[in-house]
Parts: sequence; C-alpha cells; structure tokens
Amino acid sequence: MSEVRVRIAPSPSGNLHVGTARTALFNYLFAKKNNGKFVLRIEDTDAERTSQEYVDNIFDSLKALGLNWDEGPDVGGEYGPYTQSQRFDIYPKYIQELLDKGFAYECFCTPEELEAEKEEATQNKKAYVYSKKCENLTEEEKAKLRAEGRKPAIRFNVAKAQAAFHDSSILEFEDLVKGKLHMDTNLIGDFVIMKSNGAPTYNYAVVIDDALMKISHVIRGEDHISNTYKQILIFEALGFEVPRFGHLGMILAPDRSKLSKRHGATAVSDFVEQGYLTEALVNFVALLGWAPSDGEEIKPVDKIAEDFRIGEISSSNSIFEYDKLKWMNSHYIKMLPIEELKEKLKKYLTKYDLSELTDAQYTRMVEITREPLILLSDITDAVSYFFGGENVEIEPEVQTEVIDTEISQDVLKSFVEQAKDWEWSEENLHEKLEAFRSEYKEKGVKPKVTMWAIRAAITGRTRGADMTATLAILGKDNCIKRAKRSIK
RNA sequence: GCCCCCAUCGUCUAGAGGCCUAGGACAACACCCUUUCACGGUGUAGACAGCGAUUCGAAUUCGCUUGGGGGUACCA
Repeated sequence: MSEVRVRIAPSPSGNLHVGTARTALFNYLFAKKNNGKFVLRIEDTDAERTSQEYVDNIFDSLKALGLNWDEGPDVGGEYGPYTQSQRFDIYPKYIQELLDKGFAYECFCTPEELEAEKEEATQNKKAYVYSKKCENLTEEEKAKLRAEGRKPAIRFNVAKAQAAFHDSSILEFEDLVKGKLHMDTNLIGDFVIMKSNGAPTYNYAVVIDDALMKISHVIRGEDHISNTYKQILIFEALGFEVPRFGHLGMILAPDRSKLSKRHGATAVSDFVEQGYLTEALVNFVALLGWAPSDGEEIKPVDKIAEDFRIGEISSSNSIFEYDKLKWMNSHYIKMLPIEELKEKLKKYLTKYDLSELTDAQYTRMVEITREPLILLSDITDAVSYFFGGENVEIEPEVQTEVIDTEISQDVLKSFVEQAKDWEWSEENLHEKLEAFRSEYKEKGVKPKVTMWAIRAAITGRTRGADMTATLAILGKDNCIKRAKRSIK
C-alpha cells in the first residue's frame, strides 16, 4: 500500500473555525493511526477575502490544538509550495492538457446570459445545468468573440469525461464514512475550472494540488460531497490516481442552524480567549461523531489516535453542545499541573496586584480555588477577595442576611478575641477553627452557621475556597481587621 | 424548484437480526459526603420519527412518508 497522505486545506477568510479544527483533527488522527503524513495547505485563491492575519491565526490555532503538520507553508516539504496563491504558475499547464484532450472548452458567455439561463430553469422547475452553448464554437466564432473583447473562461466537459471513464451517466464512489455515494452526472453541468481572469476555481485547484501533493485520502465536511463528483472527473480526465474520500457530518449549533457567533465562540482562538483549554476543545470535538471503544471519553489526542477508525465515524450531523465542552474543560483544569495552571491564569488576573502575594501564597490560592472553575476566566471573580488588604467588598445580601445577624455578630466578636492569640499557620488554623466550631456547636449553633459568619466577614461572600487556607493566605492582620470591620 | 446526505434519551453516542424489558457520558432532578460553593458517590427521569414490508424474530434489512442538513456560483 502506498503512503497515507492527508491534508487540511483551510481558506484564510476568517479565524480557524471549530468545524475546520475537527476536520483537521480527524485528518491528523487518520495520519497518526496509519503512519501517514499530515499536510497543511492554504487555499487563498480568492485574494479578495483572504488575509495574512487569518493565515497566522490558522497556524497558531492548529499548533495550540497540538495538530502539528508534517508539510506546510512554514515547514515546507517535497511537494510545495503549500500556499495556492504561490502555485498559480502550475495550474495553466493542466488546463491546456484538458483542452487538448477535449475535456474542457472555452466559454464566452457573459454573466447576463448565464443569469438568463438560470432564470429559465427556475421558471420551468428544472435543475439548472449549463446549456453548453459554447461547447462547439468554431475557431472563427471564437475569434469574433475575442475581437469583441470577451475573455473566455474554461469549462470542464462533464458528459465527455463521464462517458470516457464510466458506462452510464451515474458516477459512484465508496465514501470512507458514508459508504456508497452516487450522482447522476447529467445534473452537474459543465462547470468553470478557470475564470476569465485566469485564476483557477476551487474545484480545479484542489484536484491539481491534491494530485501533485500525492494526497491519498481526502477527509472533509459533507458540504463537499457534491464537489467530489466534479473532482473525481477531473482526476480521471488528467490520468491522476483518484484518492479515497471520506465525508464528515457537519457541526450544528444547538438550534440546528449553522454554528455562528451568536451562539457563542466559533473560532478556536475565541474559545481560548474565553478560557477554554485547547486540550479540552480537541477532546470534545473528537467526540462529535465518534466514540471511544472503551467508553473512556476523556483522553489525550495520541490515545484517541490509537483507537481511531475512520469507518466508525457517525455519518450524521452533530450538535455542538457547549455544556459538555464546559464539563470537559473543568475536568482538564483540574488535571492541569499547578505550575502550568498558575501561568495560564495570570492572563485573567491582571486587574489584581499579584505582588501582594508570595509565590507560595499564589500557589496555594490557585490550589484552593481551581476546583469549581469551568473556564479559566472564572478565576477573576473566584479570587477577588484575596486582594485589597483589609478592604473587601461585601455583597449587600451577605451583609444583611449573614453578617448582621445576632449569631454572626457574636461569632465574630469571639473570633476576633480568640484569633489574635492564634499562631497563623494553616495547620494550626485548621485545629483552632475546628475547636471554635465545636464550641459554638455546644451552644446550639451549627458549624455551617459559624463558618458562614467568618467567611462572610472576611471574604464578603457566602461561598468560596477552603476557609482555613483562605485565612492563612490573607494573613492574621488582614483577617482580624476584616472581621472587626464587620462588627457593629 | 431540482439533486444529494442523514435520522436511538434534550445533547454526544453504544448498538452491524435474537445478548435490548436499548448501555454509557453531558445536562436535569433527588439523596449522601461536607466549614460554603464545587468535586466525588448513589439513585431517578429520559430515546429506537411514523407507516408498511421481509423474517419464527427488527433499533438493526427494504420501501414510502415526515423531519433535519448540505449542494445547486467565473466562493472556497
């Protein structure tokens, strides 16, 4: 068997979309599993809509996801260049071959003429198929048209190619994920492969690039199924080996429409910005349409690759459920090594003066506040009461519902009284607090209530990180001052 | 309009004719644990789109209907 070579070919007309990321992932997994090569190609034939900024975003996002490519615009490779706009000189050659073989012809139709044809088709409730008006133009006619200043586009002769390589008008291929797929080529119509301005169209450029880059398997979204028939015909007409194709279901938003900004993040970089871990994102996206054989859903990409089989991918669309992604993200946050977490979190702590804390205190603070985090960005709010010295912002409700009660006031007075003699280490605090709680328990005050009073006064909230550690990090001075401030 | 693809709990899925009174995960709900929130644990609820056909037997095969998605460009 020849070498497995797959590719991801994004168009830099926007930041890397999660859908593209998933396609990239499946290609990557397929390459890994089969000891193949993963190629990155930038499809920027439409100069109007593409920009370098997006190219950079695509590179960065793919790298962040851990989907490293073996060949691509930056790392090069045997079959470069890997950016379509740099390959414009190689496309005409094969156009000429197609022309010579009679599989393509010049078309002088104007946009208006074409528009009229389409209009007529809709009127008659028929599928629109190009009329082939220009198929048999004589040299004289062409010369005349040219003299009028018309520049021809090149169209591919579908029927001719189909007849040359197949028995009927039905074109069939075996899809890696969907099985047998077929289409009546009579319904396709002679499509343009080179625009009148000399630029290749997508369907044509893809074939040339895939063929020249020796791509063995094309794994992409099912929105490309209808393009596949056109592409197979070009491969055949040019005598290239036709690759295997695999079409993935689409990713839909919870309302079954296309996933767009209004649903939340859509670009990988958006997710990262919002505090998602790329490890969680890849893992989650792998589970869209695929399930691990051992039922273990949380696993790193290389483990997934071992288990991956393309034929097992679901052929239906799947909905992007943010809830499950969040669950997964919180899982990955819990598993992240503390030093890495500390580093990643800094980005969300810029509003605080981190110099108030020693590194040990910062570490401890992260340890005790990481648990409930769903997004990294949640840390901003989770940690606010560790800063600002003796001043804490107290939520109004906490003030009236908790701090102002008779019991709380009593607890706080007693706390201030006792705490001033405590040795302020976490261990000792733990013991002291425990004793403090039992003392009140004997008076009929639940431990929960006792702790609430202290927590409320010191953090301004009714919920938060482990109290003992919180007190320790804040320091004796701050704690006592904060407690005193809450005593009326 | 025409063409193509798809169809199991709300969601992601397991399921390749009898192992299915359909399994797991997220979400939901309840309880337990607990100094709070959370984590964790234990439970509850929840699906084979409909109709026909094949078969001793169908979630699994076939057909139709319905629903959803995609395509229909000198965009990619």
